[in-house]
Amino acid sequence: MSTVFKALADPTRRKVLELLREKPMTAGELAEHVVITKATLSSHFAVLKAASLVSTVKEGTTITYHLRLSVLEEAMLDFTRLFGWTLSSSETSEVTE
Amino acid sequence: MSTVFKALADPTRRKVLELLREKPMTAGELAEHVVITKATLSSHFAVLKAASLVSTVKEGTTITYHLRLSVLEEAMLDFTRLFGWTLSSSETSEVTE
DNA sequence: CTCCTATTTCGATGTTTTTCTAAATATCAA
DNA sequence: TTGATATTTAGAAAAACATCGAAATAGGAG
Repeated sequence: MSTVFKALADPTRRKVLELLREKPMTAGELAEHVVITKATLSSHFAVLKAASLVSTVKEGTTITYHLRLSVLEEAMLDFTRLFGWTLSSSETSEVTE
Repeated sequence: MSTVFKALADPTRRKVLELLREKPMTAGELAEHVVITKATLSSHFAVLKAASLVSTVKEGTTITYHLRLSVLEEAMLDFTRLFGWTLSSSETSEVTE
């Protein structure tokens, strides 16, 4: 849980997660949306990966990042429960993966 | 939002918030529940205060910490909304403050 | 094989965080 | 005022983080 919150503590990383919410994207595509070097972004990816918030798929020369929505949701669920809150997904339909 | 998540990234700080959820407590009382020095705990308080997650009330020689539930809830609300989730409070009754 | 593109790793540097002990501050009681 | 208690601040050292430019790795094209 600490690793998830630590990952969420950085604006760039939150932005990456938001972008990935729309669709999986390559490191290069993601880089076009932020104002830091690719090297720096790459280390942010490592933090997100350490928190299991994203997964990667290598396709030839590119690496595509996928959001692990369930991991994020689980962490939020666990935490919000501690405070007597209820978290519900509006769009629960893709169990296809 | 970053300050809130940063505050939540530490287990000791999350524990403090959970304890305060039950009732306001003094620094000394909180210290009885964790295994670090009071000085260290005090700096954790500073982080929580910087995130506006707690407020303090001085009563003579003691300082009582109060959870600012609304601030925490607001941050969670803002964040979870980004992912299409809905957060609802089961116990919403204290608007007294 | 050589070159180009995509991405990560390396090495350096500066900042922030965590934690401790010791000292300072403030309040209350005698 | 002196002493005891509650809490924070100061100062220091170690670890973690953020960031960059440059170099390394790996695939595909020619």
